[in-house]
Amino acid sequence: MDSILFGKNSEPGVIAVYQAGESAVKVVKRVEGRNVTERRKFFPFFFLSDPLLLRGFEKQFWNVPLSGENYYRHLCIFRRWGDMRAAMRIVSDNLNARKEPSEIEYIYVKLDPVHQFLMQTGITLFKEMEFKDLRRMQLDIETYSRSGFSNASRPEDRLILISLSDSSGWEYMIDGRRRSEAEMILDLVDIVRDKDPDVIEGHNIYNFDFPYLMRRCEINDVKLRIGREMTETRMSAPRLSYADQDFLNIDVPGRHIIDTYLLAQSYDYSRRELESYGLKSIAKHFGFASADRVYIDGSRISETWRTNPDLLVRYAFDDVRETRMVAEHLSQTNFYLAQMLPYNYGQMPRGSAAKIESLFVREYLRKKHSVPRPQAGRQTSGGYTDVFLRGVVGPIIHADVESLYPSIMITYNISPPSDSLSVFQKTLKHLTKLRLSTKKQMREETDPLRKSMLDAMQSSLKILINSFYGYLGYSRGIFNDFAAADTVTETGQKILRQMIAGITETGGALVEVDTDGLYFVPPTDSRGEDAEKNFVARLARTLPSGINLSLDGRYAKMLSYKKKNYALLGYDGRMKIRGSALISRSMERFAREFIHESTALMLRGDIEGLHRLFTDYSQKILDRAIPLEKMVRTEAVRETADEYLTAVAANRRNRTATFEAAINAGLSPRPGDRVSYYIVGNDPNPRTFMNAVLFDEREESPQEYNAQYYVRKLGEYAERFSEFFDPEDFRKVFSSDEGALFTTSLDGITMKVTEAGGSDVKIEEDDEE
DNA sequence: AGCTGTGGCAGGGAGG
DNA sequence: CCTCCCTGCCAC
Repeated sequence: MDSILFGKNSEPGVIAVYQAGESAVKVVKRVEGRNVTERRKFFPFFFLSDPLLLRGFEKQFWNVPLSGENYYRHLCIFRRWGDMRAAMRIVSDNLNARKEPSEIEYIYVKLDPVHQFLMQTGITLFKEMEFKDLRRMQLDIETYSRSGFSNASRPEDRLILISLSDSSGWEYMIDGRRRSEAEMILDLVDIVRDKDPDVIEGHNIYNFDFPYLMRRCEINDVKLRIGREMTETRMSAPRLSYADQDFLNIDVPGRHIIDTYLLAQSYDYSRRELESYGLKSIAKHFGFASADRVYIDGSRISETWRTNPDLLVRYAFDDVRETRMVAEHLSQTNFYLAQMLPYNYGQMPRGSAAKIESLFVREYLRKKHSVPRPQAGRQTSGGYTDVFLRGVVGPIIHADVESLYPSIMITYNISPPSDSLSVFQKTLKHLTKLRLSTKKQMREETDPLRKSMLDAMQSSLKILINSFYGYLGYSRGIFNDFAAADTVTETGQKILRQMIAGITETGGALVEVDTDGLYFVPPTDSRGEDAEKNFVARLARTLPSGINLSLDGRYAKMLSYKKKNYALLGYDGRMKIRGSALISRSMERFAREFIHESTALMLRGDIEGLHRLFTDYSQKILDRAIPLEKMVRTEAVRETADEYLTAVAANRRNRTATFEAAINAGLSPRPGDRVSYYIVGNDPNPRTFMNAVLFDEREESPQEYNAQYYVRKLGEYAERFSEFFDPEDFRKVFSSDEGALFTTSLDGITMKVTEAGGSDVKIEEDDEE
């Protein structure tokens, strides 16, 4: 089984071909910024599993005479794994059918082999290498502009600093005070060639640094030859789409480009703990920002360059240092994935289905077995979610099943029937075993460097293991199986219901359940840490073997609002808030803070405080005492402005405040862009799309926000809590004292707990801990 | 060009 | 008012 992960035949994305007759192939080339299609002679193929056999031939791949030795040696490297898969299917179908070479189809090659070979070489080098031995270089550019933000196409908006550092601690600044722009770029080329890094890291390097550099190269008529073997950097029009955003595809042959911005996004995808994906914010979050770090607002870079260039130099050094630390922290997982999977390290942040499918296909390739086609259809079931109690309750136990779906697939032997080599189950079991042993090793390891390596490896494996279920329901997966996906979720539902029954029977009170975990109030005779552990252990024993229930957390109080929306108060006084209705990045900051603070007060039963808080916020909004940036709503758009306008014109879509605010301000947002706007005027119920103004922190004298509208919004946010009180009590708590002669009396007001059905209930509580 | 899944909440516009 | 539908964000 090891061969599936680390075997000799695991070289990535490469099929070397034996030529077998002549055919023509379309080659798409980029000429003067446009795609030009050419026809070239090419050859149908068989495969050869080891690309190293082709070393030394790379310069001969093209225009090889069809004679002698070379007749059989041609390399066909695929730009996308999808092409490899298509090739693989054709090859194996033809092998099985014993077709004659002349009948075999051909596929397209999009890049020249030398370039691609260098791209691939890096992977080979990384085999059995440790992260700490990589030569990593960090790059960051600063640019000058007379007006606000710079534009790479304007000749006067030039490069002023290129800061560089590498993993050995070396740092260097190419300073635009002494060099022309062309000289700066040539310096950069020299340094990169001299340092010869395996990896180039930067923050937002795909969308900013590289496109900018490339444009300046064009303007100055120099080449960015920073690839190995003096090759040029390429920026191709086809975009790599990731996390709802489009990216230019940038190739530096022989080196890998790592963008810490993308790493941060994929890190945060499941965790949701980063405030923003800006380098400074991420560095602070991980504790990488040094005490004397220089901060300069993006809009003041040019000004600082004029008035205090040395400060900007310090700032630029700080940027590369932080990039280095962030990359080191977030990139190791991908590095070790690159050793297990047939993907290039630099392009590892991609979908997880593609990752495991590559394992399956590689094994089929190795066994020379043909691969199936995807099944058409849809998965029909998912996880079971329910709320039993609403309000503030406690104490709370959170029990959950460890890796529910992978456990179900292993325990009940669920796999797609189309997988005739049983690779699905074998790989899943193997990875699970490997992860457990890696975790064990990690726990026993004392050397911090090795420990962090083992941690990165086990989290790489976790990513793969968790993808197996999703893959079954993936419409484009070649081994997909919707019935199997349904079996997994339905079995999960059954297990969850079984646990619910177990808890109810023993006198516990369920609050909320979701897919693989339960929040409940333990019975009165099972309170306190040990008793609660025992309670969960007893419950766990009622489950099928292979399904492991564990105590995930204990909490003093829980505020249960709706499905997937709740807050927890730990015994250490820390609070966790979950759910889009209570915490969401699009929500105005004032609203997030209001909900956060009022949730804390409700968890502690502080009714007076709740009333003061509401009164305070109402007054501050009316007085415009809350800064404008806290009234701003921020949403990411998923289409371009043109697509939006077309859809609106065709009545396929309604107008939205987000797009209107951006378009009115002269912007044309692209997918993934976050747009911040606020509402103006004095109508408490305005048509938002007609009253939204783009928020720009650089604006000198922005319009005032619509206080009436935001007071109404405050009321709507408070309304979420109305079910936690009797109606008249709710009105007293969430009313402003303004204009009243006396402060409202809140004596005797308590919060109530309701059953999901509607009736009030009383939970027995105690004051342990 | 490449893309793992379902379930759930809220806000807002359109149209009855 | 209400319902329908779409979008965006989130839990698991």
